[in-house]
Order: sequence, then C-alpha cells, then structure tokens
Amino acid sequence: MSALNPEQPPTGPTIARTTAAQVPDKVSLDGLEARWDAAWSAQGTYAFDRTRTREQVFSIDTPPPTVSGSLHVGHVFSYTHTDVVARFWRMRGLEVFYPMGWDDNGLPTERRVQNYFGVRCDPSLPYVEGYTAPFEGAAGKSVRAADQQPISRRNFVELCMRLTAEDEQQFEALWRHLGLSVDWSHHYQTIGRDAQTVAQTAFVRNLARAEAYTAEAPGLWDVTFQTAVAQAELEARDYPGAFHKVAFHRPDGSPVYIETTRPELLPAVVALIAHPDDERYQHLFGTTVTSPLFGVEIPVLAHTMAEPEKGVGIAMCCTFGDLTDVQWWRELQLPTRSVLTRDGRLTRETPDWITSAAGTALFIQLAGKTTFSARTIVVDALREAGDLDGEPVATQRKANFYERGDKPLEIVTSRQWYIRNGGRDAELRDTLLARGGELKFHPDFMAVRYQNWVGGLNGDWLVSRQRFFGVPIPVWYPLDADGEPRYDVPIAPPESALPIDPSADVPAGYTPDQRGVPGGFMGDPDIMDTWATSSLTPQIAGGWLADPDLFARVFPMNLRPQGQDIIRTWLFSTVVRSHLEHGSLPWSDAAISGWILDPDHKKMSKSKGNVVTPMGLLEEHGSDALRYWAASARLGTDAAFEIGQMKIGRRLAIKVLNASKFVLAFGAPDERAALLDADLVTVPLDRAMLAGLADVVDRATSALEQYDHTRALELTETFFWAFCDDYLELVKDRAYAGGAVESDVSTGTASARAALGIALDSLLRLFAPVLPFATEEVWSWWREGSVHRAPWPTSGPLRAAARDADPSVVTAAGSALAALRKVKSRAKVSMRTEIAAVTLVVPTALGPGVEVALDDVRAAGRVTGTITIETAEAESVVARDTELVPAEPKPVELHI
RNA sequence: GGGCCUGUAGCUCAGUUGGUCAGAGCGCCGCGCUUACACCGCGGAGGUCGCCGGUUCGAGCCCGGCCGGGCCCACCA
Repeated sequence: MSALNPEQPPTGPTIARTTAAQVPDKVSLDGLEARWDAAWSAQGTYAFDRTRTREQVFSIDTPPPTVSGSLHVGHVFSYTHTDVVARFWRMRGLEVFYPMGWDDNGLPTERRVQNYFGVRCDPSLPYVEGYTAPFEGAAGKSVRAADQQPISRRNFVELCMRLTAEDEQQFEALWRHLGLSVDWSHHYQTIGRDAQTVAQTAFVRNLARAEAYTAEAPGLWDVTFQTAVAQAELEARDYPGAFHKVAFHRPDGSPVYIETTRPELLPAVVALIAHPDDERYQHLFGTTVTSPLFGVEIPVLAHTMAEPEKGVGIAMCCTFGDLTDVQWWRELQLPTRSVLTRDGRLTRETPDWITSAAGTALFIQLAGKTTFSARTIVVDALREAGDLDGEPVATQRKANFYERGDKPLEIVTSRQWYIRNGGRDAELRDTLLARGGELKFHPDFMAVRYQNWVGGLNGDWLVSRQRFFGVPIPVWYPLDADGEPRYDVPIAPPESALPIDPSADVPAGYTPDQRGVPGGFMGDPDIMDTWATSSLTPQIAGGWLADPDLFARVFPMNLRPQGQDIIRTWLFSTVVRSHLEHGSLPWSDAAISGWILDPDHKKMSKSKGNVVTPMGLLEEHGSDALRYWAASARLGTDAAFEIGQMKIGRRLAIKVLNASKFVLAFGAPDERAALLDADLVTVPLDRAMLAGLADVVDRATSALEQYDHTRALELTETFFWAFCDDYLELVKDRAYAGGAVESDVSTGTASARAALGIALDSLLRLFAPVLPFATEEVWSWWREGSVHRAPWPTSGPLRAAARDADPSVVTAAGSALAALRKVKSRAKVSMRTEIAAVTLVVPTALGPGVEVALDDVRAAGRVTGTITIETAEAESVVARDTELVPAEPKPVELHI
C-alpha cells in the first residue's frame, strides 16, 4: 500500500568510523528545551512541505485548546500522545500536517474578559474609539456583575481579542517547551477572520441546501446567560426539590390530587395527564378540572408517556416544566401558557387565561418574581386554601444544567437556528451512524459512545446562541409593513461577501437607513455556538476556502485526536459538517485520550480546583520526562498524575545521554559505508544483540502503526535498559581494548564498536518521538540534520548485520553475569572484585549462549581464574564454589 | 433502568489467539564510588491475579452470577 507506508529509502544503521564525535565532557538535560526549540524553529524542522500530494501527507486535526486561562497537565498528557504520533509518521517518511489552533470564541472568553476588565457587553451601546477598560487583571475580578461597565459589542470583542492574544502567546510558549512538533506557521483562531469565513460559508451552504433552518419552539434555556442551550451541552446534576401533593377540583368540587416539584408553574398548567390504561383515572379522561388558586379549567387527558408508578400516576402538564411537557404539548396539541420569561422570572403581566379575581390577585404577587420566591408564595397560598395535602416531601432529583451554568435550565419558547443532524430524521441518523462506523476509533470501544449518542438524539442541532463573542449568524430578515421580521425568507449574503456582521453590514438591495424600519431589514442578532465553528476545524486548518490547493493535499485528514468527553460534541458535529459539505468523513482515524486523575483519582479539572500547571513541572523534571509520563499511558485510559513516573522518564533521558556518550567515545560512525560496518560485526554476542534489536524495531513499529505508543515505548525501553545493564557491561572491556586507533584494533573490538554504533543509531530513532530533546542532543553530537527528520528504523539492516543470530545469547550471557554479580553482592564486595574460580550452573537452554559469550562474561565478571560449567534444569544461571580475590587495601589519600 | 470501561505485589501498571503468566518500574531492605552515568550500579524481600460457580487435560486470560470503582445515556409527576 499505501499512503501510510511509503517505500523507505535504503538507509538504516550505517556506520563508518571517521572522526571523533563532538561529545561534551559532561552531559545534561538542562537547557535542551530552549536550545532545540530555537534550532528546530530556525531550521524549519517541522515545516510542512506543501508540495507533497495527499498520499504523502499525514494530516492532523489538532484540538484547539480553549483559551480562557491556563493549560494544565491534562493538556500536556493528551497533546503529547498526538505529538508522538506526528513524530512517528514524519520519520516514516510522510509529510506531517500538524497545525495548532486556539479556541478563543465563546462564553469562556466572555466571562474571562468580564472578570479581567470589569466590563460587560451591551449590544445596544455605540462603539467607543480608543476605549480604555476601567480595570485590568486581578482588579477586575472584584467588580460585582452589576457594577461592570457596559460597553458596545465591538469594544467588548476587541477586549476579547486582546486578552486571547496574550493567552495564546503563553500557550505557544508552553507547547514549544513541551516539544510539540507543530508547524507554527499554520495556526488558527476560532474567532479569527478565516475561521469566521469558513463558519459562515458553511452555514450559508447549509441554508441553501435546507440543512439549516430557523424555528420558534420551546427549548432549553439558561436563565443566567440568557441563551439557548444545545442537547450536547447538557449536564444532569443532582438538585434538591420537594414533592408537593396538590388538589385540582372536579366540577362537583371533589379533589384530584397530583404531585409536582414545580408548584410555581401552576399558573401555566394546561392539562392533567395519566396513562390510558391506568384504571384509577379512566373515569376522568375527557372531563375537565380546575386548577387550585387560579381556577383555570383544563382537560384530563391520556398519554402513554405518563407513568402510573410515578407520584400518584397523574401529572400536571405545564408549558413548560420539563421536556415531557413539551412532548405532551406537541402531541396533544395543547395551548401555550408560558409564564416564565428569559431571565428566569415570572412574567410581569397577568396572563389572560387567568380570569378569576383570586387568581388575578395572586398572580400580581408572583409577577416578576424568580421561580424560587414564586414557589414559596404559591405553596403558602395552597396551604392556606387547603389544596396542599400534607407538607412538601424533600427529594433529590436530577435536573438539566448547562454545563457552564449553575441554575437549572428552564424551557422557554424562542426562535433559533438548527442544523439537521439526524435528531429528527431517521434516514439521516442512519447515514450518520454509518459514517461513524467508517471511522477508526482508537481504542475501538470508543465507537460505542458515538453510536449511543447519535442513536439517542432527540432533536436537531441548535446552533444559535444569544451571546456576543462569536461568529455572527450571517443572515438578515426583511421587515414587513408592520416592521415584523419575515423569518421564513432570510436574506443570505453571497459567499464572496463573507465574513459579515449583519448588525453592521447591509444586505444587497438595502441601504443602511432601512435597518429596523418597516419595509426595511434587520440583522440576525445571534452568534453561532462554539461547536458550529469548531466543527469545521479540518476546513479552517486545511485552508478549505483560502487555500484550496493546500486543502486538497490534507483533506480528508488522517487523524483527529481528542478527549472522550467531547465525542458527542466536537467529534460528532465535525462528522456532521463534513458529511453535509463533502460527503465524506473528516478524517480516517480518531485517537481518544483519557483523563488525568489527581492522586485521589478525581478527574483533574479547573472547576475542581485540583489542576496542576505544567510549566513548573516541565522546568523541574524536563520536557522529555513529562512526555515519558504521558506516553506511558494508553489511549482511552485515564491516568494518574504521577511525579514518580516523570522522574523515571527523566532518568531514562539522562541514561540515553550517558549511554550515547559511552558508545560515541569509540569514534563517531557516520552514515556512509553501511555494508562495510555491518561486516565488522563478527562476534556472536554482538550479532545476537542486533537480532534482538531488530525484533524490537519490528514490534515497536507495528505497535505505533496501531496507535499503541505505550507498547512501542515499553518494548524500546526494556531493550534499552538490558542493553545498558548487560550488553554494555559485557562488551565494555572488548570495546576499550586496543586503544583508540581504529586500524590497530582486533576483530573483537571492531565488532563491539560497530555493534554499539549500529544499535545506538536505531535506539535514538526509536526513542525520538517520546524523548525528542535527549535524542536530538545526542544526534547532534555525531550526525548532520535532525533525528526527527531521519527515517524511522527498519529491521532489515539490523538483521543483515546480525546474520540470523539468536537473540537469546544476550539473555544467556546476561544471566551468567547476573550470577557472578549476585555472588559479589551477597559477599558485600565491590563489583570490581576479582573472581579466582567459579562454577556456573547453566540451564540447558542457555548453555550454548553462555558458552559462546564466555569471554565477555569472564571479562565483565572480572573472573581471572577458571570457569567450570555445569548444566542443569533451571531458569537462570547460578554461580557456586566461588573464590573471590580479597581486595587490596585502598590507598589512603593524604590531604595536606 | 440501558450501555461502555475497570478491579493483578504498598503504589502505578504489563500480561497479545487459554499451556514456564505470576511480571516491570517505583517504593522498601541490603550492598557497592566499578575510566557512560552516584541525577548511578548490583542484589533481595513482596501477590491464593475482587468473590463464587462453569467450560477445559489446563484459566488473570473464555462463559455465567455476585461485589467494588469510573464514565456516558435515560429518569426530572
């Protein structure tokens, strides 16, 4: 195949002794991040080569982090996963398209700006040139909401832009420090002009194809932010409430009891509803009752959604207390009697369906009250009227909240824009389910979340928001002779005019003075939901409109990395947009990262206040160390925040530096004359080591191809530690023998040196995606260019040098060495202590390996006398009858 | 109520199609300054693989049930 497996150039571990490597006397991780970030930047190491064709490109739809504060270690975690993937495929020879974006539009930024500058947006105000905010920074936080200075939308947006620009600089600095191999010339903002153009163009096309539509309907509404909220942004939370048993009255005065947690909605009641099969209420169906206090006559109806087990089995249907009410209202064609307004208070005017004197008098008390105080008033009145049976019974119920809000959502009728997503159309839903089925999730079980969500949609995608800092809905409405907007014939701008702001720009055929006057026009006042823009990140990043040539080279993209919590939002909405616009998936693969849990196993999030900011960690432990920690966790699995794991990563990175220093002390192999150097590897132990490494290369490569970076790292790391602890020790003497003059050394010495160089070359490449700084540092000691643009290692050249050797020879020799070490450790003597004589009891299977590497075992174990070998059935080598040579007394250093 | 994930040494986790699978690292204990590394090295102790059944010659690994942890959806009378 294939796009992802281009032919590798015939390079590999290559070696020819030349000059000495430029190895520092003292190696260190300190300062590598700043040095290499600058070098990569200057050399364009990660610059995307846009001359490549789609088949030669690996494109990544980067998650744009929300710019409303600071990044935390969870970001470091998941973004490292992506970077490992990017680096792997880059080394595999694909040109990696890896842009970075900032999600800076939307509510989080609005709130941050309000708190930072002590202002709030009032779209009715005019723009002020050269505006200066009353506060800045911490001072703005102390300003009460009521005292925030009202400013125009344009001034507000300017402040948003200013603050996000500052945040984004800090974000970029952090990502650079972490070593993300992003091409920083390709970055975008979701509030940026390009993003607005893309978002509005896509919307206008959705509109033209009737995929977007406007409708007035009851919907979930956040009374704090005073905006409509989409299904995907809901969060069910526990909320205290109370059941109130309330009496309605039949014409003869007899009571019919219902239970409700929302007694303040009694003035909005439109029916009582019970299950059609519920025998208790058969005699009531078709009759009417009157509501207590307000005396409104309402029907008793049957509907299968009523559950006999709940409460007393008969419910009061209000417009609107919950989504079931909406369904009853729609299906039973009930009247609309809304009493809740958009600010969460009861309407100020007494509704016309309340006609009784007592009802009117009571409603005047309720007018303008919040639901909470209205409830108290209604309950007191019910109690007084004798229509409250018993006292309210406290209960803990689930209520829907906007995920960023802190008051339960109400249901308010409003006009909104929707994009069809299968929520009301079985055929489209099945199509989108099938689209999701084409997507390769990593790990694969995450696909279930997509299927569950799409299968459970109960409405189309609500995209309009009554907010300020976002992409405007790009339409106007004609005003009729009465000045009323004609929502059925929205005026869309031509694509060439985009982006537009309908509150400032004027539609074709109108003049500015016709705004807001009968026969004129009005702009849609709303903005698009954040997801309506970020669902287009592949198009924004890939240059869909601005750079079609680029777009053709990167789209559909290869990879969407993201968190599991936004499969229902970001992932799904992106699939929807791509399906509607391009008839394809936006990417072939989705890599889903888990969460970071704090040491108490709680999800780490800003709202919980348990976040750890990354820069301090990066500076203390080093970027490679944090990357190691992140790369140690599998995709889709939550991971603990563990300092210990970072320390291990740091140790590994330092080990890479030191082991490399050792290997390169024997001369700097260069990339020429590969065959010649491979031929130098003649000693069985050396060949066995390379054979083992070849296996590691194959398995690690396969793991990375399957998005299993954890296994690749583990395989490489395990090999590397054995390489350091056993192989290096075994060949150390042989490698040192004969001095530095290359031509004079024995074949054994030449073999060790060649094998060490070959192994180091492959090991550095294997580690490069996870430890970009340490590996690049070493690479710079002996090679031209960047390790991150070097080809990914292949096993072929290693096997050629290994000549079919058996990797277990290294294991056998290592086991023999361990046995000798154990003797010394037990005797509490230095590892340098010489052994005059020893018998090694060797497992049958390891016998040949020990025999063939005996000289190296002898040297590494400091055995000066005879080694007797016996075979036995066992798992590892055991040393016995050992004669240790007593150490000579240490010379005492005299300090004068 | 439906669904997904998960429960292996004190801690964090590997254990790929059931047959040396009882592992690694950290931590802990002991030892050692060995011309790559004391930001190090060497050695050691530690677990009836959540529980109960079943399939099998054989099960952390497969099946059923139970218990515990996490998450998503539904449930707002």
